[in-house]
Amino acid sequence: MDFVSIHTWITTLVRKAMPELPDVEVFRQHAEKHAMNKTIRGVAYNDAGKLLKSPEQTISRALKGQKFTRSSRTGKHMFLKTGEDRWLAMHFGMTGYLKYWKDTDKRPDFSKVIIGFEEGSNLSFVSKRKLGEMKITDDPEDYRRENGLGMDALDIPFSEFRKSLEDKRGSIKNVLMDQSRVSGIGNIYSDEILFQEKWHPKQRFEKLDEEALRSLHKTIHRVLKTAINRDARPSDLPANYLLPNREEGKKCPACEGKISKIKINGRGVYFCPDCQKL
DNA sequence: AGTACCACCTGACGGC
DNA sequence: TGCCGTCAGGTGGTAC
Repeated sequence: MDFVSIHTWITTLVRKAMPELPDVEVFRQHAEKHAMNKTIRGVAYNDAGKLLKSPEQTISRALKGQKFTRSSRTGKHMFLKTGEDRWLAMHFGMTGYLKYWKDTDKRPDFSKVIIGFEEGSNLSFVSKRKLGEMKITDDPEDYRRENGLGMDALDIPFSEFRKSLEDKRGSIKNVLMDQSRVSGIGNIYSDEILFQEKWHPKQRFEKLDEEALRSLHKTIHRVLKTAINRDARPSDLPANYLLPNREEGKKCPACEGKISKIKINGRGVYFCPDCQKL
C-alpha cells in the first residue's frame, strides 16, 4: 500500500459526522439510548456564536431542571422534548454531531454546547464550524412548516412522494436535494441513490415516468435504511455501493469503469459515466 | 423556476 | 516548519 492509499484509508476511517438523514437518525438514536430521562443540571456554551438561534438564556431556561422525554426527526433536523410545548431543535450543518460522554478526558473537541446531567454525564453538540443551528421551538410540526421542510425521505409514502414532486423540474440531482419537497437527502446520499438507480446526475427529472419514479422512491428508502443500519458509516456500506469508493478515478464497484467528478451548483458530484449515462 | 455563484465559518490537507 | 490556496458532506440569498 502506498502512502496515498494509506492516507485515503485513514481519512475514510476517521471521517464522520456527515449530517444527512442517516447521520442525524444515528444521532437521534444515540440520544435516545443515552440522554433520555436524566435531569439536566445546566448548559455550558463554548464559542457557540451564530449556532444559537435562541438566546443562551432561553435555551438554558428550557432545559435546566428538565429531562429529555422524547426525540423526533424530520430530514436533517432533530428534536428533543424537554417539557410541555418545549423542544430543543437542532441542525448540524456540515460538521456537527451529538456525543454523549462521561469522563472529562472524553469531552469531544469543538463541543459548542454541553448539556450536563445531574448524574455527571453530558451531551455535547459538537461542531468544527458554526453552520448548524440550535433553538427552542414549541412544536416540531410548526418548526417544519416555518422552515419549509418537505416530508421526511424515509417516512414519505409513494403517493405523497409523487404528489410533492409532480410539478418539479430540473436535474435529478438538484431535485433529490431540495429539502422543501422531500427532506433529508444531501450531496452524499443523492450520489448513492443516483448510482444505485443508474441515473446520470444531470438527468432531467421531469422526463422520469411513473415506473422510474416508483423505483427511485424504493431506492431512496433502501439506501437510507441501509446506511442507518450501518451507523451511517460510508465505509461499512455494501461492496456494490458508490460511497466507499466515492473518489475520482477509483474503480466503479459495478463495472470496469472509473468514477468521475463533476460540479453541479458548485458541489462535487461523483458518478460512474459508464453506468450512469445521460 | 432552475441554475450558478457567493457567503457564512473554520479545520484539514497538499504544495512549495 | 510554515505559509497559502483549496476544499468540505450544510443552507440561504442574489442575479440571470
